[in-house]
Amino acid sequence: MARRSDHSREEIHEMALSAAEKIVREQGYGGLSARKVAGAIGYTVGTLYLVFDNLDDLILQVNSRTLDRLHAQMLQEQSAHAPARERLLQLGHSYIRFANEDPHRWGMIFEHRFPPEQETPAWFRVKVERMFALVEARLEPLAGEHSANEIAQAARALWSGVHGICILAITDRLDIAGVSSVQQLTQFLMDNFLDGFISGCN
Amino acid sequence: MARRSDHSREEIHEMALSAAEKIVREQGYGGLSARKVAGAIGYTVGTLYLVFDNLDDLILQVNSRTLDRLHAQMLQEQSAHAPARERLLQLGHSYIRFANEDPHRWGMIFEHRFPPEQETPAWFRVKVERMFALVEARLEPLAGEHSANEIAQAARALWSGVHGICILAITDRLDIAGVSSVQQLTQFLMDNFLDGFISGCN
DNA sequence: ACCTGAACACCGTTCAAGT
DNA sequence: ACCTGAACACCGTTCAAGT
Repeated sequence: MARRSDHSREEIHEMALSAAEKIVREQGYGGLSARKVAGAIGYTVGTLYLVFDNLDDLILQVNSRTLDRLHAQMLQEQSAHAPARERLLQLGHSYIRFANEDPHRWGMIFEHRFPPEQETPAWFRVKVERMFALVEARLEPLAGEHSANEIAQAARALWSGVHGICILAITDRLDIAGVSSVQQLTQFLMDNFLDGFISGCN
Repeated sequence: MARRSDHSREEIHEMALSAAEKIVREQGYGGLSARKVAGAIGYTVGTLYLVFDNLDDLILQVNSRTLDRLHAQMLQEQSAHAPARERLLQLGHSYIRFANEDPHRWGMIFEHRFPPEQETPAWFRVKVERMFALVEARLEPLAGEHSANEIAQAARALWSGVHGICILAITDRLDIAGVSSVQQLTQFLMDNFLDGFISGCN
């Protein structure tokens, strides 16, 4: 058998990514397999390897789209005329809401390990950087005398904190229940950190 | 074939856990398999299932031992007569050092997902709680007027932050290099958070 | 009683062979 | 040129059969 040409290469590519996203949403990272993706789009496993290098490549491209959606949502949910401090909090809340709406897809960004021989692709780093940049931009008007380097550090420290709360809550390692408690804890972290960072307490 | 009785059940149990720890240290969570563990201790796969419920059970027991070692190390590296704030920083540094010395074994604690039908075992929660308790104890003498509930929140927020930095650094998502930068970022987070939390800036 | 080895239902990846 | 299907080397888990 062979030669169907029902779909172009680009169509198969897109169908596979969508199917993979659905599987991850429903069954998590561990539930994803090349055979399942192929089955879901009505092709054989071999076909996937005409369109992707391998399963890692497919996962990377799913993660890329997830990072794009996350970034877009964080941007969109910013109320333009709110004070900088409130907008910073909104970023945290957006991040947590996103993670909570699709925990598996969000989680795969961080669960997936790049094969040790090859390092993290540059474009992937850029997409992560882009998120820190969002935080830095909101931090800047609040930072007073702090240097650009200190602002960059603050963005990384603060965002690692938000991420840490998020991942521990979602994997059920924190002893708190419900999304609102997570939002509350995030606000608590950000409030205290910002109080320390902004005013010259130190 | 069969009937060797070279080792008692307990010995096989211990040998399997040790072998698993070695495999995880060298090849990571993804490199662990029942067949590899069995091969490493000179038994067949089937034998493992006389001693463990399944691979999840084995992983859980490895993680349990890792949590014990982590807790012991954090306790041990506390200098008893240092001021509370310094001891709090030491906890963070211990945590990061531990993660950095054996990233795969530390990482498996958080990468492993419990099967969705059964919830997190109670004894596992206890071991995680125990770590937060360590942080709370150091936080208490610094907390002034804060309520016990606020101290508990602060411990969770702060430790999530340390954990977040740790996991992003180890999986190469932060754009910083080397352990000392990670320690520096942790100190930066803790300093600012504590300044905000302790003094009545807010 | 203790352990094996083969079986079952799954993997990722490759590639000769079909249309 | 496009896609298949079978193959290879792996999985976790079970269990009849051997000593």
